[in-house]
Amino acid sequence: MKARPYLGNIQAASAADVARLAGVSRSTVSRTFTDGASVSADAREKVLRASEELHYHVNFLARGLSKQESRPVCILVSNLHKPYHAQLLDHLTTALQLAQRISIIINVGDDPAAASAALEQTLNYRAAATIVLSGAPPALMVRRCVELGQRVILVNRADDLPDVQHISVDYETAMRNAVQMFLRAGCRTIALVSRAVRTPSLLAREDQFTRFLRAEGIEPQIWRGQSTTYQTGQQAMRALLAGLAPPDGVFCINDLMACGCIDTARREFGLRLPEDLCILGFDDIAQAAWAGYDLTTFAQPYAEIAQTAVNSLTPQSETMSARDIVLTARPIWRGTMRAGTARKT
Amino acid sequence: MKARPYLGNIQAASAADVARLAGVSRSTVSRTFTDGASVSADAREKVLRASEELHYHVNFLARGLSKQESRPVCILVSNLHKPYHAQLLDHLTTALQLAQRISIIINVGDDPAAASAALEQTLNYRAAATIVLSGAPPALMVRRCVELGQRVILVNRADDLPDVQHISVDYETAMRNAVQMFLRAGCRTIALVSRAVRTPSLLAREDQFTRFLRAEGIEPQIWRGQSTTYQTGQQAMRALLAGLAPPDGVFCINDLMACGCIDTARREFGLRLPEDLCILGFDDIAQAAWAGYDLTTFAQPYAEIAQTAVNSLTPQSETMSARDIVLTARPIWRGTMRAGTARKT
DNA sequence: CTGAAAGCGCTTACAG
DNA sequence: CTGAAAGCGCTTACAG
Repeated sequence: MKARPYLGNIQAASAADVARLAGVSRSTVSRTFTDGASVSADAREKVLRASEELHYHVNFLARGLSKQESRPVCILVSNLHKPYHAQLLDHLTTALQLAQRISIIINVGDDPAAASAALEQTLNYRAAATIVLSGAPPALMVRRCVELGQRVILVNRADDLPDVQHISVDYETAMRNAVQMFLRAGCRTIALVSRAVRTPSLLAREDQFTRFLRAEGIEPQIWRGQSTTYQTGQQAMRALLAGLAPPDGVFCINDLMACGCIDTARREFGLRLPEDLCILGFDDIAQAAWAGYDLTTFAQPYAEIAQTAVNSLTPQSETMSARDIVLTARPIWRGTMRAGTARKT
Repeated sequence: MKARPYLGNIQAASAADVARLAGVSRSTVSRTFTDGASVSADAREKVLRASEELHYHVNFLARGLSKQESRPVCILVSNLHKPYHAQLLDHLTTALQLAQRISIIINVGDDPAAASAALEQTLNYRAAATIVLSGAPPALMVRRCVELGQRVILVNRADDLPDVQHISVDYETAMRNAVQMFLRAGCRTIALVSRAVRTPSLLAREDQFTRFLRAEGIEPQIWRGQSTTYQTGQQAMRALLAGLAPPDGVFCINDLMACGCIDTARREFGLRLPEDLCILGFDDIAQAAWAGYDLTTFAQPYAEIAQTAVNSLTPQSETMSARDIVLTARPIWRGTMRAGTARKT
């Protein structure tokens, strides 16, 4: 290993360099690295040898430009530090990786304006598709991108846009199920913990849940916070438990808030779960399985979402009009919900 | 909003299209979108108008090719679902975003071979730099990339490679501090919970901790698991607490394991924290602040790491030889450690 | 200030 | 199977 005199001054070898050294044309070099090649074994051998020597790496940017086909996929994400988002992105990037796709990730935060700008930026990269995991980019901006020819895949956003692939979860079935779980557990005073600013998917959960609950003659107490964090969950529980009608069942719109609810119910109010209070979450983040929470919840189909997104990138699905995919969120029974009489799987 | 007849068939407008419509040369179009332009107000106006009409977006791939300068930054990450990694990536991508950089993220998992392949792939994108957040890519592979002219920034990896920018944490000071915390708390039987496969940064924490502890005449009990997960933390606590010399102080190499330790110590062994047992973690993940854990730990300087990484991307720092940056991890006092007599901040 | 021309690194019909 | 040539979309000296 000899020391290098300069740092970063090395010019990467180009196909032309390789051609020169191998004594062939640049076309032949290019063919050697193209899958459906037609190169003689001899030529290929020479090219490979020269490439090795020069450490040649095909410049994918140039290839993309020339092939008029772009490989990268843009992913718009926000709140990456939160378990649900991180987990989803983890699945998605590994699936993309397996499919030989590169992921350009754009962290848009919660601000709609910034998110719009980021979405627009996407166009500059001529990505194969833009996958939107965040609720932040406004529907109008998404529509604009689509109109400009950008392929868009929306994950867990209930807005219904034309020419967009929607991957979402069947909240109706899940919420019908959720209501039954509370009823079988014997809960009669039920609260819903949600957020004031409602993204489409939160909205869907909330609406479906209250709808099914009302159908059973129960009016839920609805508490809405500023965010969907652990701390907000704690606030919710304090308000609810100190209120006029302390609930015996609480549905949290996401697991993160449910964790806050659990800790507060136990530690600040001395409640036993599920004896005194049943709590149900949504997402099945890693923490839900921790012994300190053992939260009964619904599992986001993380792997299927990722797989579906990757599948809809293939050329064949390009021709058929975007078909919406609805995945199901399965209940995960753990310790914060009394099983009741006729538990349904 | 008129409906579009086709999906995805739209050809994005090129500078040539804009030039045609605006009645100027492609050079002028290009200049209009270049920062140090020299275009007449009149020409610029025409170009802008035409661009608007055609929804022109500069093709950054082509620009990069032409400018011989690449904007994207590659980030090699693994275990994205774990809080530490997610949090770091969150900070990094937002900082990059602010600096007008695009992040190509490659999720490499734990397999060194796959990680090597991914690192090599990086070269195909002629990225401005590759930021390695994962312990997976072997040092040799990193060195190879550097030798091929790729700029590499290593985060929290203690291996010392030439011509590489290292951003790391001062584990020595932190661990000296950690040992003092245990001593002041009155702990005398101290265990260290770590992992069998040791990445450089874990190794550094482990070595420094045991070194300082031995200097105080205490030999730590070392327990090593297969991973650094919550579940492994649980295993550790079971083994340690059921062992011959149950510790009264446990240092966990990361917070995730510490959370598992806490739940098991409390729920399975009925221990009170910090009265019966002191637990110290490292990373300061979000969960450490949750009421159910309230874990005393050391905070990774997430924001500083991100900022430093972004700063070292600027052209001026390109000329000076890579200078290693060492950041400090501050102790975060919470409830799992007895404060003792002379608490030191 | 502006346009014609060459070049960035690659791919792909088109002839041979 | 192979090479010369044109083209992908952009930038940037070079003349004017």
